Amino acid sequence: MKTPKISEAVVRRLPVYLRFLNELKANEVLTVSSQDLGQKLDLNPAQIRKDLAHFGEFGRKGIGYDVSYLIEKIRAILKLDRVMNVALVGAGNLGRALSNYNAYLKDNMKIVAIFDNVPSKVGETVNNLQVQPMSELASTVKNREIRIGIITVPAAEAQNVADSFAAAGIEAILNFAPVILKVPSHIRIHHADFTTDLLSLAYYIEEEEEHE
Amino acid sequence: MKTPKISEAVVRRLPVYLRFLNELKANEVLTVSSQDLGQKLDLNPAQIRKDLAHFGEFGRKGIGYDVSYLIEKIRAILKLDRVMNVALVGAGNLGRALSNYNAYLKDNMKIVAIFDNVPSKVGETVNNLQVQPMSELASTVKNREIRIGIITVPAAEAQNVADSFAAAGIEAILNFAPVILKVPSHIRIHHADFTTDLLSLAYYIEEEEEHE
DNA sequence: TAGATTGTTAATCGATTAACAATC
DNA sequence: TAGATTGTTAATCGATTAACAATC
Repeated sequence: MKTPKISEAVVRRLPVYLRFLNELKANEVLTVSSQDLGQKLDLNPAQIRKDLAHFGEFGRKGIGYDVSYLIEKIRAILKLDRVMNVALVGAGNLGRALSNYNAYLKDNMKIVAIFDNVPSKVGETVNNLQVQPMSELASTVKNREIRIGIITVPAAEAQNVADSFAAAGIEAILNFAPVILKVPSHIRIHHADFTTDLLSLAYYIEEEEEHE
Repeated sequence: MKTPKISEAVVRRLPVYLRFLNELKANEVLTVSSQDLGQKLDLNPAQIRKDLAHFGEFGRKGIGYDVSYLIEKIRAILKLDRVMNVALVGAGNLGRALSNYNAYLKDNMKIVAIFDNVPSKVGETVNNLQVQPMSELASTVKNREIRIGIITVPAAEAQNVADSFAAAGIEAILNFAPVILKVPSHIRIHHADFTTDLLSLAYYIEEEEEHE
């Protein structure tokens, strides 16, 4: 309906705005300008105004943005104003780290099931959830109305998990395994690949002898 | 010397190429075309050729790229052909997950020290390393010639850690805490913020009633 | 009113893609 | 030679930034 065609870059900045706005609210700041936001987030103020203007007129000329109001708006845009159940596959270190991250809770993203196909891990308790075998994935996804899946298994198994998610009717996937996964085009997939971030970091380190 | 000015987007794709090339090599594939690469990695072949051409002529017309040769070249570009010591601060779940990730080892990125300022964690062993108190950061960074720092502490403490890294002479930082950190301009910082990825995911999920 | 700041249009900048001569 | 594929130039596309009228 009101989806003109928003670029991915814009959508990815919204959570960043949201996070900082929440911080402002916690500090009882009532109003914020694109200037302020830009300074704190290292972004151009015009860009911030433009990003927000894609979705409506949220600010007031001469004044700025009402913090609480803007939070509400961004949450609605990102569909964080409703509960969104999440399944996680891979109860290793990273999986545990994520499930303990209760930060999502206040944004209504909730990990409600954890799966692993390593027998020794099945039945273990992670963050109050019993690790389930992969054989229960499809039924659990359906019963618990899970719409988002997180993959934290080793690279070699990631495609299989993605396939299982797809078969179970998952609508969006966040993949932490260092592989590019193929999924049906109706499924949204984001690659959260920090090995890429880390490996690209060294490029920017100065040589001993050289100056750039 | 041979630094014309490469865009960040290009540098971030290099580790992706590298990873897949390593996979090809493991499967004893000798040669690969930009066509093949593009298909596997969901990228435009012209883009891949252009990315690589920034750094030299690595391919052969009519044939493609020699897998082993290209691996060597990319590793050299990313400075992964030498050992790069890494310090990690924050021995929580995520910190542990990262230090167990031995994937870096073959790329010569090595976590050689782990720090935390929570007393109960100091002295614990994580992946064969004893967790050290923050008070030892500066001296350890110097003695062990650590050049890269990873931050896996809660958001509220991340800026402090970044400041300590800066004071200790760290040259690049990978930050997992969900905050934008301010560091001196000579320090390279990457934000590996998966909460952003996760929160932006819901945006793309279809409404029940709507079609896009 | 004077100062501040939005929403938006226009200008700029940069990145991606297409196309093709060169050549293996 | 014919087919394949690079390296690179030119064309396109899209995103960022500047500028400013509108207005609180």
